Amino acid sequence: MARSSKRQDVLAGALTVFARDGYARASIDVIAAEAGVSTRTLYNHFGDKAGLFQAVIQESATRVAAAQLAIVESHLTEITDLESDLVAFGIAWRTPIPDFAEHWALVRQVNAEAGHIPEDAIDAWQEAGPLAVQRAIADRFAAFAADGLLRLDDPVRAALHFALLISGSNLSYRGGPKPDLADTVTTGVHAFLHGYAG
Amino acid sequence: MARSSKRQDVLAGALTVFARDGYARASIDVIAAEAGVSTRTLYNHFGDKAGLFQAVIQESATRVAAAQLAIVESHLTEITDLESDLVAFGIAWRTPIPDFAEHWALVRQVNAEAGHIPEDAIDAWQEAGPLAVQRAIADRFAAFAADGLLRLDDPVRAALHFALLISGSNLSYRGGPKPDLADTVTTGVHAFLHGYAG
DNA sequence: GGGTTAGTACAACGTTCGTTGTACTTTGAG
DNA sequence: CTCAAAGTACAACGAACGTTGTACTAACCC
Repeated sequence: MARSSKRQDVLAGALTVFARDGYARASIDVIAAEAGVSTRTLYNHFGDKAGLFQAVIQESATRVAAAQLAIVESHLTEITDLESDLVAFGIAWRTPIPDFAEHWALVRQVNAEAGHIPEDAIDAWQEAGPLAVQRAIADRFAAFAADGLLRLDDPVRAALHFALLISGSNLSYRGGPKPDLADTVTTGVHAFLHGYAG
Repeated sequence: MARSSKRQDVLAGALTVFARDGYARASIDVIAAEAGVSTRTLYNHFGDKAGLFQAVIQESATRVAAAQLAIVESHLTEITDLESDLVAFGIAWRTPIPDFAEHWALVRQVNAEAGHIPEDAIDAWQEAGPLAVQRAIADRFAAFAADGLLRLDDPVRAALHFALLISGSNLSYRGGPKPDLADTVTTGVHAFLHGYAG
């Protein structure tokens, strides 16, 4: 087994366990077992549980952000019909890459645990993840506005509104029948472009 | 000290501690101290930690939902100018009633912990809280649509979109400089009504 | 091939926590 | 006032957990 891969193994196992159980519930022994690693190497790499957690959220955020930036790049550069292109973008955006499900569960853990995470770590995490993606979308929207495709004052806020509208949000991470993705995105994009005024 | 108030004391203390620390971190002894109650009476009332948690989220959800339903009632019945009335509603909606800050922190805990809470409890919580409020807003929106004030196919989805747009959402529960509430609501309502199409 | 480096297995520690039992005290209704 | 119901103080338990030290083994570089 290659030595340098152990670190990645630990990060992957810790992501799984932290995302599922949260910081407090997650036990070092379970993480080590999930990663196929002894607890001692885990401590040798990351110092303690808090250090491991911060490394995990940072790594997961940058990895997912990179994937999302690629989707922005590939879907929001050449525009033929804005509405259908936004729908295609939204669907690509929200299509659940299976490995990323754990990331979103981890995001919920971070949201809940924010008061127990050092501020530096939260800031770095936001910068590497959500804020970077939000800025990328905002840049594209600003370009669309310059071309007269959109009418907006604050591109960052517009990007936030777009992300919210296609998120569908509520409690869908529970089992149950998941709402139709295409429906959620199509109606979200429609609301984003045209609003509900009568 | 009135006997029947002990139960409410426990619920209030448990809300504070669960909201701040999360289920796993929260300890029974700390909750009992916060409530000014012995651990034994806590167990006598709620059985065990899980039972207490479910009672707390249910009570908090119904209490906040009642307050929100009152705001819907008082702001969305008589409409003079839809946009300004929606702004006023959004501001009243989002104005942080101080006691309710703990509730929203608890919501984040529930979102993170959903996999470790029995499905019945989650369902009951959703029904007593978010879904009831969402339906109330949807009913008002449907009435507005009947009057030609709004143009929509699915009132429930429109209510969700409205709630998302005025939520401002991102990580504002952290300290730092909180974004201007009036700004967030005004722009959110504008996007909700008119969209961003150029 | 030898030696440094990284990884493992394992025991041990101190602490924290949920939970229960028990004997005692307070409270409130009749 | 009386007495049953509710609350308290306190000790005790078993289990789980984070963390460290240590002696041993496997992997890699020259």
